[in-house]
Amino acid sequence: MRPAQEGGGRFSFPKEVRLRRRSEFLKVQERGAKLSADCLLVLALPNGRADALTRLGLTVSTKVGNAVVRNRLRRRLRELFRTRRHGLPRGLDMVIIARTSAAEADFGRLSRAFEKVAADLSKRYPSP
RNA sequence: GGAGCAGUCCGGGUGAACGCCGGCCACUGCAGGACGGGGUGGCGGGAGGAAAGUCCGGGCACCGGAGGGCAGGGUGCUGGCUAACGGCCAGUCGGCGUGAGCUGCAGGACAGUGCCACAGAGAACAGACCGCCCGCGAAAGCGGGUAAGGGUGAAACGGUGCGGUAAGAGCGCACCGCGCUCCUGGUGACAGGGGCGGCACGGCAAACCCCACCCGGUGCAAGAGCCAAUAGGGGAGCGCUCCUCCGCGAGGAGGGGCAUGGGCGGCCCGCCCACGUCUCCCGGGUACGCUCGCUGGAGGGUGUCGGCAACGGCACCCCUGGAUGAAUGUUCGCCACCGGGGAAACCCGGGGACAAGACCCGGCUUACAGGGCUGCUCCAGCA
Repeated sequence: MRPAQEGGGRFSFPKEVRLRRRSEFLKVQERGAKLSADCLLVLALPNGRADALTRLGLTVSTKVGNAVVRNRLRRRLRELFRTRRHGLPRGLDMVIIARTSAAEADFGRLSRAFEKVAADLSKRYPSP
């Protein structure tokens, strides 16, 4: 049995790269480094995992909009993470919190915000 | 053709690249009695008409278990449909519209209690302010009659007409209304007709209340399994009863005394358990874990039969969401479609309108860009 190629194919998005427990979210939110860009607020914390996977959690509260707006936002943010996760520092847990202004943002604006966060993260956690 | 009424349906399609969720099949190979878990590939699926609000009704699950009642809650014209409903269908009555049609918190006010402000002379076995008429008086005015007219009010003790009268008045008569009664039709709400009564019995029940019918509580974070018994440890259970009045009683009003306790929907009747029991919590004892519940169902379609219809019976066919920090997407094209410009070819812009399951159904209510179909009404025109 060969080991899973770390977290699936290059652009895949399997379950092991998502935060799925409340305790994981709380840990990042309490102790993580805080970065912001436009309508996004990002918290990041090295997770110390042996496989050095970088994982993602999303928080979009009801203040941002109704269920349709929130779903769309979550999917777009997840898509950005999916296509760019191999350019991010390794072994990080990150939680993206959407601000209210994210409701009106189109995909281009979200991309620019995400790129800025990715650049900041690379500076803060340079790859060895 | 114009204006309108009702019903019903849709609410994007398609291509490529990269992804997500669960299902089936094949190969591989971990483990190996089986179930099972991993990898690769293939096939075919993957939010709504309101999925929403969470306003009703059920299924299902647990709360120890039956009955009668009290309290509490709900519904409220009639008949039917349904698993059930506060829903639906068909009617009745009232209101609106020329009409197709629309609309209604539509039981009871001689069971009882209560309320009817302000204005007004007078407001519930009412009432004389102005006016009208008669009498007295020189006049001002005083006494009497009068509810037809004016004024107030949400409401003034029937309406119209004729007769009658000093002026008036159901005072008399006709019709209408109202009440009682009888007949006919209807399952019924009710309708039609005859007779009698001179008219008495104002409104509010979304005031208490009365009547009829219905209702236990909590919700899939229900609940079950992996997880199993026995013994032992610590903590908790908070009221009971008597007297007076109405009542079988619960209950309501007032007063007094004392500490067996608990369970059965809040209480009573009734029933049951018990001196170290009963129930619950903590804890030994690890879990916001995994599996099940979890999706084939009061399911959908077609035909046929019964029924005005809602709906029901029968036959055949179809079924491929089940997540859980929560899948059905992102990007780039093309086309429907919409707006603007143009004679046209075409060009520019938009192309998510409202809104996404969270145990599952039946309804109601609310939101909604744009569009299709069917039937009907009124008006105009042609023949």
